[in-house]
Order: sequence, then C-alpha cells, then structure tokens
Amino acid sequence: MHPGWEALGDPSRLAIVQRLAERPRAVGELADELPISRPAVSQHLKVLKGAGLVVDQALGTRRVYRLSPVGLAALRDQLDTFWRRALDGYQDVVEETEESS
Amino acid sequence: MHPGWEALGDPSRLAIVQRLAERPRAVGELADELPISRPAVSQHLKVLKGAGLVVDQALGTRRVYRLSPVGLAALRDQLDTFWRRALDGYQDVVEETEESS
DNA sequence: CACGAACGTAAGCTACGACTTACGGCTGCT
DNA sequence: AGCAGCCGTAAGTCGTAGCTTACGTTCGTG
Repeated sequence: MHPGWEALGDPSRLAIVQRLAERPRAVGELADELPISRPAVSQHLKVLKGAGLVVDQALGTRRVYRLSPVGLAALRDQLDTFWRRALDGYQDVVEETEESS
Repeated sequence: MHPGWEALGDPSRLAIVQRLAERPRAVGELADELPISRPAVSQHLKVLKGAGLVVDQALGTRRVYRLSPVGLAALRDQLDTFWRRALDGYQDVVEETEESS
C-alpha cells in the first residue's frame, strides 16, 4: 500500500505503464523494450503492484502484467479533485490572504 | 514543462499541492504547516512551477502560489487514457495461448 | 533612509532509490 | 529425469534528489 504517486514518479515505471496501456506484457517483453535489465523491471513491477496499479497473472512459465483499472481510477479521481479545486480559486486572483491580526 | 509526474512523485510536493487545492498560499504559510524549512518549500515550488502545476503571483513582499488548472488537466487526461485502455483488456483475461484447452 | 519581513539561490551534506550481477525456484518440454 | 527458459530476490555499488544553513535581494514601513 504505497502512496501511489511515487510509483508513477519514476520515468522507468511510467514507461512500463505506458507499454502496459497498449497491451498486457510479460516481464521479458518489457525488459527488451526498455533500456534497463530484466531484474530492474521486476523491481519496478513490484512497486507498481504494491501501489495497486498493475496486476499479474501466471501464464505458463511467464508472468503477464496488465494495468489495474481500480488503481488508476483512484489516482485519476484525486487528480480530478485537484483540478476542480484549482478552477474554483481561479478568478478571485487577489482576495483574502491575511491570517494573524 | 519537463516531467510532470516526477513533480507529484515527492511526498512533500504532493502535500504542497494538497494545501494549495484548499486555497492559495504564500511560501511562508506552507513552510509553517509542513515539517520542512522554507527554502525547501521554495525549491519544491520551483519544480512544481517548472512542471506547470502551479503559478505564482507577487503580492507585496510575499509570493502567493496557486494550482494551475491546465497543468493538472494534462496529467488527468493522460491518467484517464491509461484507465480507459486498462478497461479494454480487462475481460479478455487470457489473450495468448488460449487456443487449446 | 534604514530596518525588518518575505523570498530565492548557492553550497554542502546525507540518505535513499535505481541499477547491475549473481543466485535459486518453478514450469514445461523431450 | 534432466534441461532450458522465465522470473523473483539478495547483495552491493553509485548517482542524485531532498534537506539544511548561509547569504543576497526586493519591497514595505517607521
């Protein structure tokens, strides 16, 4: 149960998510397309799995990973909240910014 | 402008964004509520500004920061794309090697 | 005009995370 | 049964992000 945002913070993990968005892939497939080794991909997938962003499935001797809709929706909703709150205080440029008296 | 996701990857920066979602704040205000020093907050705000997630406004001797709707919308849209693509390959659990049973 | 408040930047240190190599565990062929 | 392909984990190295202290700058106020 990691924060979730830290999972996407790393460029390699973001690259993995982008590849998995196209289609589910095995660990070796991802390692071939990325400039990092296969163990590195495994470690990243462990983080992504801990964050609930991906799910894995044993398929023969391979392990196929794909994106988890629920995990992605959680982040999207939180980001959507930020976006809405940003629109609220958008027009009142200068208003109340004092506290102590 | 640069990473975008790396900006939100840091816990301190995420905390800043959450505070700015409530209302615009000055640098000193944020530093008082966070367990880090004021220069640290400035450095984080510089990253967030570079990512287009916040905008600043000089107000007297203080600098008021608030969230940028456009920057947040960009990340949200990309995350929303991931979410939709995740739903596509959700029901076809086994894609390959499902010919023979 | 001088002082203080608020902020950004420079310099430096420390800790953590990302990566590699090496190893062991499964699974599925022949 | 034995071998080969895939994968996760351990151990260790190294770069860098994040933090602090110190300093310079700007703006407002007496």
